[in-house]
Amino acid sequence: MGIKELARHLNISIGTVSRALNGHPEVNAETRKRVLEAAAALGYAPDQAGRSLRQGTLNVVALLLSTDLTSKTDTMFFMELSRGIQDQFAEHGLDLVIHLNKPGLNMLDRVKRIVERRQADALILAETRDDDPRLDYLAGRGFPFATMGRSWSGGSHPWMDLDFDSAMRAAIDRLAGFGHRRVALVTGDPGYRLDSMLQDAYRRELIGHGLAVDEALMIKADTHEEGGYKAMTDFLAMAEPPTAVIFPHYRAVVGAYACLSEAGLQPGRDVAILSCSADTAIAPFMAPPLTCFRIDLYGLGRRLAEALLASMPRFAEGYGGALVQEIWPWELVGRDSDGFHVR
Amino acid sequence: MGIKELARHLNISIGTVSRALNGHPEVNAETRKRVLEAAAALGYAPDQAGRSLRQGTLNVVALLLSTDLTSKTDTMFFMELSRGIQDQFAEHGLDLVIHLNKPGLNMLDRVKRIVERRQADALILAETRDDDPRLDYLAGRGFPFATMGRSWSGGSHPWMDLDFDSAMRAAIDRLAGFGHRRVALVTGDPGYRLDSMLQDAYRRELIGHGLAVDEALMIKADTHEEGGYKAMTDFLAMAEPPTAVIFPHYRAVVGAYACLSEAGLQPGRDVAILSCSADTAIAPFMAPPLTCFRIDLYGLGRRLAEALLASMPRFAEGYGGALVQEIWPWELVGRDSDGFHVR
DNA sequence: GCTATCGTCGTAAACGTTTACGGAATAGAA
DNA sequence: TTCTATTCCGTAAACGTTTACGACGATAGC
Repeated sequence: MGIKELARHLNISIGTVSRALNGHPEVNAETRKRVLEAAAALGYAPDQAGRSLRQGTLNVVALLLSTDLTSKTDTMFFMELSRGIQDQFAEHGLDLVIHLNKPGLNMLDRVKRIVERRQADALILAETRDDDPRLDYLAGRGFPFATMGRSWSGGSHPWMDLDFDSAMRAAIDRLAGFGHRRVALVTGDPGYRLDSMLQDAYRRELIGHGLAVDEALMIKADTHEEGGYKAMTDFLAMAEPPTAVIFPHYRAVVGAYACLSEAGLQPGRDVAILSCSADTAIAPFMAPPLTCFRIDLYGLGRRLAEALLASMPRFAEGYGGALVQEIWPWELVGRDSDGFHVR
Repeated sequence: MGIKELARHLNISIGTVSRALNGHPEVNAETRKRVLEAAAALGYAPDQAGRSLRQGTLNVVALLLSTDLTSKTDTMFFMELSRGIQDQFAEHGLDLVIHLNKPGLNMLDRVKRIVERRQADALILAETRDDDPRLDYLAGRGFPFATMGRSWSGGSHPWMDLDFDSAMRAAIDRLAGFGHRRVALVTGDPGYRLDSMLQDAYRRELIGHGLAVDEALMIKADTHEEGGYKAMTDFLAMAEPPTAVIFPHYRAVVGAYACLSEAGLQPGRDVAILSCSADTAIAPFMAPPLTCFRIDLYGLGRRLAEALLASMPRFAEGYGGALVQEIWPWELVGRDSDGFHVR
């Protein structure tokens, strides 16, 4: 069932068959029809290995996720994102493959392996740290890649990011409007650009709204349920607890809700809870429904793929070839978890 | 940096270099050392395309997930599973790639494409329906594959599944012990083997415990939050609502909790809620904490990979070569969502 | 000293595809 | 008719790797 057999079956040379299948112009319309029909009838499809060996391309883009990420953050986020990415690539015959990286393994080694063994034509990284050596490595080798979330330097590679600045502004705007003056923030490891940006924006917006910045109200915690639970416990133990808490990572909110529930307190009545994370399927079903931010993750994924395509020589012309770096806005979805007035 | 360049750099033939790298015995120890050192120094890694073209193998196993699945069920489940699968395969130099299938596309076509283009050496399917043509296709072509969840016929391919029978027994045992006599069940589409099995086990166990089977208490719903919400709403509207509800799909529980909360009712006090799903990170943080079942998903993933490896000619000898089909037991994790006595 | 064996390595053929190149047939122009 | 341009197609090389085969020298057995 190789191209040779198909050619022999048609009494045509393999060169012509290949040209017919790949849509080259220098082939008779009648011949092309015959070839296509025979290929469909015999279930022929070109072998990936042979093709990629010849033309040095694999038609595969790899998405790197660490299991650390998937165990501590919202997996749905990446599923939706991946769906968008994949659909966009599919339009160009590219497949998306997801590599799950175990936490112990060096992420740089994994990237090196993919590049050196030519396991993918391009790469998408989902989390970048401030001192991430993978970016330098990839840029140095001229390997096409894009990232979800910008890195510290901004960099000269394509990326998509979310507008945490305006989200934080909207969040604090809203909370201040309700009369809150002690607004807390629970972030993850500020080694990640994301959490660092959040902290900066938080400080800036507090000041902008004439509120005091109390460093004790900024807690760093794990971004899952347990972390949120602990953070909330710490807040409640304070002499003067915050009246509102912002959780950028929604899974931490679940822990915070549990903590409050155990203390006989109710989110949205005793403490305002607001999440700067993507609106999840769970959010409207929490008790009370969680105020958070909405974003079109599927569309974001597609756009991220477009940005990467634009940086790949093969596809650049179809996409203008310019460097694409975009910051996507959020849409605040007000619900009941923070909808009350202080005093 | 191909093998040719590496060979030229060492003044050795490429044949010897290849043998040295692949651990063939007929190469001098000293030469092998030189080759390995040079390869590491020059950052050489064999090209995947060339290798797989020659030996007809890709060292890639594909896992097929539908986005339908990921949007309606627990994504964490598959992340954990995938992690185990990947780790097991990694020990043999195999990579796991995850294919996200859009709901519109025919899953069979996707499978055909992967097989015909030789995009993977083996396949793992995560959801099989009763009339699933993919199984016949793969079996007919002799393509190695395994499934998570058994299909109707059982089949002669390797699979892992969960012991829903014993889970249902434990669940109804527990609820009956608390005095419940009207126990409801909310499943997904019984076209899936899983949901069908659940319904069967449910009927059987009710009868086994001397409880009446009321078909009105068996509701089919979407397996996400919205579905659970609707199902619970229907129950509450009944003349004689159930005193306990079993939700095999945990995301539906979130919806049910919300429904109860809005009705001023509390799970674990007014209605017993029990989930036959895997224990999730959220479960202990719900209010009240959810009773469900625990399972070692990572280990299950590893074992599923082992089962597949055992069916692949290349690896069969290392795994005994026998057909592996296993049903894994659950461990009941009793929490507060159902911990009350009726009357 | 001749042959057989062994350890080591080089040579070259394959794997399935794409594509540069050239050739044959046809059509159009003179 | 002859020359040229065009259309279509066949031939063969190339991609990077693995491996069957043979060759070479050294060692051992006789």
